Amino acid sequence: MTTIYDSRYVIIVEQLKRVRVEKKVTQRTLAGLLGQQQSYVAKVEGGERRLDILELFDWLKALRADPLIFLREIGWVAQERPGNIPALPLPGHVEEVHGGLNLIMAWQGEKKIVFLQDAKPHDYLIVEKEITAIFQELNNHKSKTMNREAICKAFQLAFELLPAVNPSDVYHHIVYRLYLREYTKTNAEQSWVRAGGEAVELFVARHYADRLAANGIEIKALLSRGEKAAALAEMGLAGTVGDSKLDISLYGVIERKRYIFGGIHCKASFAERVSDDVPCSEAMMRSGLTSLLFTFDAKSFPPPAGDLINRGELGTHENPSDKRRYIEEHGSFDACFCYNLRSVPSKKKTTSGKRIYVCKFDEDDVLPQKVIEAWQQYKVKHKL
Amino acid sequence: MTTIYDSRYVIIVEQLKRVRVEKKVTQRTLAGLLGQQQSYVAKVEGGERRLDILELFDWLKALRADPLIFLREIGWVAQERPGNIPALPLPGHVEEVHGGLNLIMAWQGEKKIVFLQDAKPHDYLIVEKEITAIFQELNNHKSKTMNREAICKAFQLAFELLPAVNPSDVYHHIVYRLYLREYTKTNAEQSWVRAGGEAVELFVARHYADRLAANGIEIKALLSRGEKAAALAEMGLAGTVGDSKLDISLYGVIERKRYIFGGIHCKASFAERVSDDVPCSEAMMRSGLTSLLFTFDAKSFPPPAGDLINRGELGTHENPSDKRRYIEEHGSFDACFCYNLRSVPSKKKTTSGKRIYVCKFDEDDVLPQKVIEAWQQYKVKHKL
DNA sequence: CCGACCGGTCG
DNA sequence: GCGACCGGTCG
Repeated sequence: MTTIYDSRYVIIVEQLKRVRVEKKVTQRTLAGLLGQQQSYVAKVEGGERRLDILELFDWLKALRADPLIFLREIGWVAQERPGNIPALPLPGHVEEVHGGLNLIMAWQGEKKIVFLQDAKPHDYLIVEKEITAIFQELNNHKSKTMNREAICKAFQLAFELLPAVNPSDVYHHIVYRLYLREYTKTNAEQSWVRAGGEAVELFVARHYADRLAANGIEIKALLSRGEKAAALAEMGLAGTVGDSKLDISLYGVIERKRYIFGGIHCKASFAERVSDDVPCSEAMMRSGLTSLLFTFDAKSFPPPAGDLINRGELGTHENPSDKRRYIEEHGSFDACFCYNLRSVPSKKKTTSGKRIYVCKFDEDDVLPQKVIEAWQQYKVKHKL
Repeated sequence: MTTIYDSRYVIIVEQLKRVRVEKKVTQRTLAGLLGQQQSYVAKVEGGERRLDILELFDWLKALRADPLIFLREIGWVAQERPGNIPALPLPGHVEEVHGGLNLIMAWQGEKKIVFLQDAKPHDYLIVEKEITAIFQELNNHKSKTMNREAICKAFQLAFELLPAVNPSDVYHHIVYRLYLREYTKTNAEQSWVRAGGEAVELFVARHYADRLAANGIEIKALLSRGEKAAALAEMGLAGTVGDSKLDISLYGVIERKRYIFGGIHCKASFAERVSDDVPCSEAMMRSGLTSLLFTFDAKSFPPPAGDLINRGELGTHENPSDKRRYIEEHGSFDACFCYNLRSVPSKKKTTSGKRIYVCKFDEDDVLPQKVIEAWQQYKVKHKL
C-alpha cells in the first residue's frame, strides 16, 4: 500500500539517515544541533514524523550537507552536467546581417552565433514563435497532438515561411533546437530521435502528395510495422530483408488499380546508419523497383570544439565519405536527394551512374521529377 | 576583443532588455520600481554598468520575471525536464533479499527497485565505490585516463567481483547507470554511447586474450579506422564493405606467422543496429572467415511505463525478433554469444545451423571454445 | 507490446 | 579531422 508520496518520502528518510551515518553524527548529536530531543531524530528516521521543507533544510544544514547535492542524490534535481546543455536559440534573439541573419544561441552561458543565409528576422521570429507554441502545447498533459504530428507541422511552417534558407539548417538549427528548448515532458533528445525521425517521413509524404497525385502517383508514409511489412510484401520482398526497412512507398494509379513501383528511405542524418537501409534498397533495385534516399544530411559539430556549421557528412569528390560511395560507387540507391545546400552534389557521371542531387523545396526540386520519371519507365517496362 | 565573461554578460543584458520589452515595462517605470533614475536602467541595458547578482535578482523581481526561468533562458541552468533524469542507483543503497539483492534507484523522486540475482551487498558496495571513484576521476580536468579505458576497467572490476550476476545486468544497471550518475564533463548519455561502445570491444579483447594466447590465437580490438581498414584488407574485403565494420580481429599464429581467420562484431544492445554489421559479416563468411557476434543484448524499458527488467531483444523461439532471425534463419553470423542470462538461447538445431549461445564469463563460456575450434578448422582447411 | 528513430562524443 | 558508438521514446 505504498503511495507515490510515501515512496518519495521513504527515499528522503533513508538518504537522510545515510548522510548522518556517513558523517558519523549520532542521533543525539544531531538532535542537539537541531535543538530537539533524540526522539525527534528517531521518529523522523523511523518515518513516524514527516519533515516539512524548512525542517528538511535545517536538518541538512545541521549535518553540513549541501541541499542541492542531497536533492540530486534523491533524484529530484538532475546531476549538474556542465556540458549537457546543448546550444539553444535564445528566445526571440536574432540579428540582421548582410545576406541573412545571425541566430544567437546560448551554450554554457556563452554566446554562439549561427549564420542563416537568406533568412529575414521578421520571418524567423514568426517561425520561432509559432513553433515554440506548437512544442509547448505538447507539454500540456491534455494535449492530444502526437509528437510526430507537431514536428511535421513545424517543418511545414518553417519551410513555407523560410523558403530560401538551407532546409537542413531549418531542420537542424531551428526545428531540432526549438524542440530541445521547449519539449520537457520526457527526455527531449531521445524523444527527438523517435518523433523527429518519423516527422521527416510524414513531412516528405505530405509535402509531395499533391504534386505527385497530379501525375497519378500516390505517396504513402509507412508509419506502422504492419504497413512497412505489407509494402515489402507487395514488392515481393517479404522475409528477404528485415520487415521494417522502408519508410515511404510509391504507387502508380491506373484506373483505380495501384501498382507499387518504388519507395523512399528517409534519413535526417547519416552517421553509420545508412548501411541499415542498403540491403533493403539493393533488394528493391534487384526486383526492378525504384529505391530513393531522402536526407537532410544534417551534421554540425557542437562547441567547444566545433563551430556549429551544418556541413553534413557526404564529403567532397576528392575526399568522399563512405556515404557518398554508397551512392556514387556502389549505386546502392537509385538516387539520393539531399536538402543540405552545403553538401556537394554528384557530377553528371559517376561510377555507378547513380547520383546525389542537392535541392531546396522549390520548383527546381528534382525529387518529384525523378519519381514521375520512375513511374513512366515502370509503365513502359510493364506495358501498362 | 570579447572575453568569455563579456559574452556571457552581453547575453544577460540582452535578455533582460527583451524581458522588459515583452512585459511592456518602460525604462522609466522599471527605474521607479527599483528606486533608481531612468539613467540607471539605460546604463545597465547599454552595458555600461554591470549588475551584481543581487541587483540582477532585484531587477527580475521588479519585472515579475522568474529567476530560474531567466537562468534557463540564458543557458546557465538546464531546462527543467521532469522526465530527463534517468533511473540512477542511490549511492550505497541496496537491500539484501532472498537469492540476491535489490538495487534501489531513484527516478523522478520515486523509488524503483531492480533485483540483481546472486549478488551480495558487500561485493556490490565495493564495486559501486570503486567504479564511482573511477568515473569521478574522469571529471577531473587533469585526468589523463581515456573514457573507454575507465569504462573497460569498470567492466573488469565488476565482472570479477560479481561473477555470478547476469553480465548484462552488470553492464546495464551497474556500469551504465553509475556512468550516468557520475560522469559530468560532457553529455553523459552521448558520452556513454561513444566510450561505452568502445569499452565493450576493449573488454572483450582483453578478457579473452590469455585464454586464446594459450591456444596460439591473438585477439585484437580494432580501435582506429586505420586498424579496421587494415584488418578488412588482410581479409581481402577492402572496399567491398564499408571500411569501418569490424570491431575485433582474430589471428592464428604459427611460427611467428599470423593468419587472420575471423573477427568478432560487438554490440552492447541490438535495436535495429545489428543490420549494420550483417553485410560485413556475410562477406567475411563468404570468404571462408569466421564471423562472430558478441552482445550483452541489454534492453530494459524505463519508468513510467517499463519495469526496468533487462529482458533483451532476442525474443523467444515461438515469437522470434528480427535479430533472432538474423542468426537462426538467415545465418548472418557464425554464432552469437549473448551475455544476458534472460535471453533465450537457440535450440541445437536451427534453420541456418547457426546458434545463439547464452553465457556468463566463467569456465563454461563458449566463446573461447568456438574461437579455438574455428582456428583448428581453418588450419585443417588451409593445411597449416 | 516492441520496433526503428538519430546526434553528441572523443579518439 | 571525421568516423561509429548506443538507448529513451512513443506509436
